[in-house]
Amino acid sequence: MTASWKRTHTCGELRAAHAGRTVVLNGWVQARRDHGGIYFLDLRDRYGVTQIVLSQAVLGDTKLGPEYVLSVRGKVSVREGSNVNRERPTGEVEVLVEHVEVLSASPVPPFPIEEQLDTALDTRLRYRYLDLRRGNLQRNLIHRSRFIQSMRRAFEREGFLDIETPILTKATPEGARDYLVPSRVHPGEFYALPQSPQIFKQILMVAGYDKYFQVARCFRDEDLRADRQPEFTQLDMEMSFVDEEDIFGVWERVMQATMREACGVEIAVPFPRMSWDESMERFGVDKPDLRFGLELVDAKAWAETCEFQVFRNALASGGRVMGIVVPAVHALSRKDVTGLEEHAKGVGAKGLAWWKAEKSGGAGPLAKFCAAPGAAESLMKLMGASDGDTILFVADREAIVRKVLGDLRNQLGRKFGLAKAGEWRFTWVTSFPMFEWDEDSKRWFSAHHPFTAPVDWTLGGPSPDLGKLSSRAYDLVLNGWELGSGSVRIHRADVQQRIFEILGIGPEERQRKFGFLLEALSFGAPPHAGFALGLDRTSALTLGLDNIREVIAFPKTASATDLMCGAPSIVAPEQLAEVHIRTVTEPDPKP
RNA sequence: GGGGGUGUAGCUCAGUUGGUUUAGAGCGCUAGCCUGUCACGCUAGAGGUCGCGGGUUCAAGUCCCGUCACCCUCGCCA
Repeated sequence: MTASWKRTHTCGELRAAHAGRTVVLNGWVQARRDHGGIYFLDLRDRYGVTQIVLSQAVLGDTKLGPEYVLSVRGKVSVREGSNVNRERPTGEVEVLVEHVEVLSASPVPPFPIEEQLDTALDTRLRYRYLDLRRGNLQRNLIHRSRFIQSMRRAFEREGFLDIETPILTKATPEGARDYLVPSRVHPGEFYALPQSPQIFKQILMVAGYDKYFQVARCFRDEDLRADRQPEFTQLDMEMSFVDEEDIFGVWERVMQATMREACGVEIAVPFPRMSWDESMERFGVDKPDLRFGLELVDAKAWAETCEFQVFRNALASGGRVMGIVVPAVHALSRKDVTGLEEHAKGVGAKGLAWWKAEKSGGAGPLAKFCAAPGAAESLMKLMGASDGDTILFVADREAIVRKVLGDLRNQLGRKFGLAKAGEWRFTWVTSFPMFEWDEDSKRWFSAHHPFTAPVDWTLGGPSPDLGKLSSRAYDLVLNGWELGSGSVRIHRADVQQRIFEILGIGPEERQRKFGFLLEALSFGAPPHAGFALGLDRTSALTLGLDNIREVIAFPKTASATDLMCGAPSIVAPEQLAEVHIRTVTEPDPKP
C-alpha cells in the first residue's frame, strides 16, 4: 500500500488539464505569502514550482518555514483571469490543499535558494547541499549528466567496451604529483591514485580489448585554477590497429552526436587540423580560439631593414619581430594601447611598439621609422594593414613574442566581443614537440608522456635533434580551451626503451617503475592510440561557464579543501599507526 | 612558493582626512494586521568578536605589523 504522503506529481507538471484531480505534491517551501484568511505557498522540487493555496482551517497552527519539506494533498484548480501567473509553466493552476504534512523542518537557510545569487563562494561551498537546490546548479548538473550519457551511447554505438581500471595503483615517476595512499598490509609502501588510466588502457590494448572507453576519475596533486580541480573526470578511450585519423574520426562522430543531443547544436565535421607549429605561429598559443582573426604576422622582412634598434637587435640575437593588426573599426585608443602594453609587460614583454598605420606616416612610437619613402607602405603591405588600423608589435625571443601576442590576441578578442557565445569552433592541434629541455635538472622531459610515439623517427637512423622532434600527440581545442589530449603510442618495447634512455630513466629504474608495461608491450602489442576528454571543462564550456566548479557537485577550494565535509583533516593516532605513518609536521591550526 | 583582490548583521553591501551619544541600509528572519498574492503589502522587532592576533594613538571598522580563510593568477599541471 502506498503511503498517503507520497507524491502523485512533481512540482513542475500540473497544467489546466489536471483540473479537478486530487493530487499529492512533495517539495520544499520556496516562498510564503500570508494574507490572513488565505495563505499562498510556492512548493519547489527540481522539476519546478507550483502554487499551493491553504486556508486557515487547513493550516491550523502548523508552522511552515522556508525550506521545510512538505507533503500537500489537494485539488488542482484552474486560476482565473489576472490570477494566472504567466511567468511559470505551472502558472495556470494551483492546488487547493485539504491536508498538509510537514515531512521535515529546517532552520532558516544561510542564503536564499534562488537563481540570482551573489553569495560568496565559500558560503555556498560550506552549504553545498543548499547551493545545489538552486535552479542554476541543477540545470548545470542535468546538462553534465545528459552530456555524459550521450557520449556513453555514442561510444557504445561505435563498439567500445566500458572497462574500469584501478583507483589504487602505482606511483609514476614523471608528470604531476601523485596523491598517495599508505598500505596497511605493506608497511612503508604506498599506492598512488591514478593521474589517468594511461598505462592500464595501453595494457588493455595488449590484452586485445581493441576499443576501450571509461568515464574515469583522475587525480593530480597540483595547484588549482578556475579550470583545474585536484580530482577531475575524463572520457578516456583507446583503440588498437589505428592511427590518429581513426581517433579523430571517432571523436568527431561522438562530439557531433553529443553536441546535437545534449546542446541542440549542429557542428560541422571533420574538425580542422593544424600542427602545433602552425598554431603557435598564427595564434601564439597551442589552444587557439578560432572564432576570430587577429592572427600574428611576421614582421621580420620589414624589421630587418628598418632603423629601429629594438627590432634589429631582437632579430640579430635570433629572436622574432611579430605583430597583430587591429582593424580601424575597433578604434583602439591610446589609453587602450597603454593598458595593453601594461598587460604585455606583465606577461614578460619588455615593451609594446605600436603604429597607427597611414601611408602618409601614421602615428605612434614606430611612426618615425616609417617616414622614409615607401617604408609605411611596405610595412602595411607586409602586415596586411589598411589606413587607420593599429598594429601592435613585440620584438623578443620567439617564446616571449608568441606568448605576449597570443595573450593580447585573446584579450582583444574578448574586448571587442569577437569571441561570440554560441559559436563552436573545434580544431585538432597535432605534432606537438616530443621533448622539452628542463634547465633546472638539465635533462629532457616528455612534452606529452613517455609512451607517445615520435613522428618520422626510426631507431636505426641518425641521432635527431631532440628539441625539434615532433610527437604524434594531439589536442582537441574548442574556443580557446584545451578539452583533451591523446597520442599514438609506442607499441614496440625497443622504441619505448630508447625513449626512456633519452629521458634519463635508467634500466634499473625503468624496470622498477615501468617493467610491467615494457613486459606487456613485449608480448605482442598492437599499434594503438587514444584520447581523453576533460568532461568538467567540456560541460562548463558548453554551458558558457568559465569555472568548472559550477558543473561539479562537490568541488574543492583553491587550496584543495572541501568546505562542506572538512577534508583534508587530521586522523586518530591509531589510524595512523595502522598504516605505519608518523607525521613530522603539525597541521595548521584551523580557524 | 610568488603576485593581485576580498573579508563589517543570516545574505549583499555602505561606513569620508582616525573623532557625532547606541556601527547603518536593502534583503531575509520573528511578531501583529490583511481572502487573490506570486520577490504580496503595511506596522513593529530581534539580530554585530567590524576574519583573528598584536601594535601606534587621548581615541582604530578606519593607520601599521603579523596571521587565517576565500577568489583570480604565475610557477606547477608527463
